[in-house]
Amino acid sequence: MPSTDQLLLTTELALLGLLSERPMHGYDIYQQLRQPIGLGLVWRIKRSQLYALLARLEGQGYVAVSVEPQGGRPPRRVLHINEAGRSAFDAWLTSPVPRPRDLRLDFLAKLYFARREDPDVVFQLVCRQRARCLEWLAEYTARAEACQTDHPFERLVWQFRVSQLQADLGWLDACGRPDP
Amino acid sequence: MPSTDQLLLTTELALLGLLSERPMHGYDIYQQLRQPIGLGLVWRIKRSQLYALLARLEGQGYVAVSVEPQGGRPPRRVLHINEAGRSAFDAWLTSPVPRPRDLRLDFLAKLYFARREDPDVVFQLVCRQRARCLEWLAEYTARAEACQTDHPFERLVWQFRVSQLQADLGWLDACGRPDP
DNA sequence: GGCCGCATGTAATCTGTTACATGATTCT
DNA sequence: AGAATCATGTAACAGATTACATGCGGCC
Repeated sequence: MPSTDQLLLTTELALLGLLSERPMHGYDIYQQLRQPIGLGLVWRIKRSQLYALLARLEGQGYVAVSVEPQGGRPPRRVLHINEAGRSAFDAWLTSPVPRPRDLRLDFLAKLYFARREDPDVVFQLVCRQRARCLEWLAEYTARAEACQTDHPFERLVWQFRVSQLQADLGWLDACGRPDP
Repeated sequence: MPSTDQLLLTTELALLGLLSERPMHGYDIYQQLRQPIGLGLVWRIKRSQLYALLARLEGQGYVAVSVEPQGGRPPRRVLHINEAGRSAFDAWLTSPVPRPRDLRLDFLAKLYFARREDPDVVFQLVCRQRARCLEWLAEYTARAEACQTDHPFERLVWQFRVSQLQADLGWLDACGRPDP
């Protein structure tokens, strides 16, 4: 179990997601994320930060390590997700993102993993996120309308956020449908 | 003139924008940004960072300082924008943001200042940004279409970006029109 | 001989947040 | 009496980027 109650970052949870598919060592993960497909299309990470985050996950007890000597080069430190890691990841996976701005990275990352798991998981994730987006949309629409003509800039700002959310909602619908 | 050639951050340029309207001291700026209207609706900043950024602007020679003793409390350090500051701000103001993600903060900030200056400045800014968005849209649309049915996730990602840009473009059109 | 790939990291720096510090005045 | 406002900052920390460090093996 984790040695501290500190919250995990999205970046760390995404790493747990990769490790939940199969054990990997740091360079392995780096190689996978460097390609502009899959998760690497959404989320980039530098080598140095990657190793730092993996060390943290290890220190907080979300992953176990097995060392594979290589001969000549540094030994591979293969990371295996454990129970604590898997349950932290599961809780994160189907929870909607808390702010509209997080759709761009966090939600796309969740979607990536959800699609690897099960159509049901995708459905639940999209459903919940959709509901959240509708709440935001209602609030922002009200705020845009509340801006009389004497607050034109504020109105534009709220309209911007409204139109973003409308686009998000339309796209979420496409997400929920099975692949053509 | 600036003592170094270091680039200014958006945050610093926005501060220069506020100072281009009238000289202000730090706390004054803080009060203005705390309210959820105008620039404060788009961009928030903590007091400590505000003072740090202002010190940097001063150190790099974009603003001059006049001290107003207050009696009892610390003297007000009133900041006046100078030629270098004004020209840095002007260059920033009408240049489009370099990435779609920057529309949310940077572009809205530019729009705020452009509207205070002149309808012409707004027109130029919106025009240029629109052109840039159309370029992105073309590229992203091509990428979405290039994803065959064997890359469904990648396709969803590009479709997400496309729908965001379509929303941005629709909103930009509303921006360019004169206030009702 | 020189560069790329593998495999690990550390150190320095930058932007930004949180918390701390001071001290008079005004409001509740 | 205690809290909020005015007005300035410093110090510590967190997340991320950039640069540095090591060392073997294979390719051109």
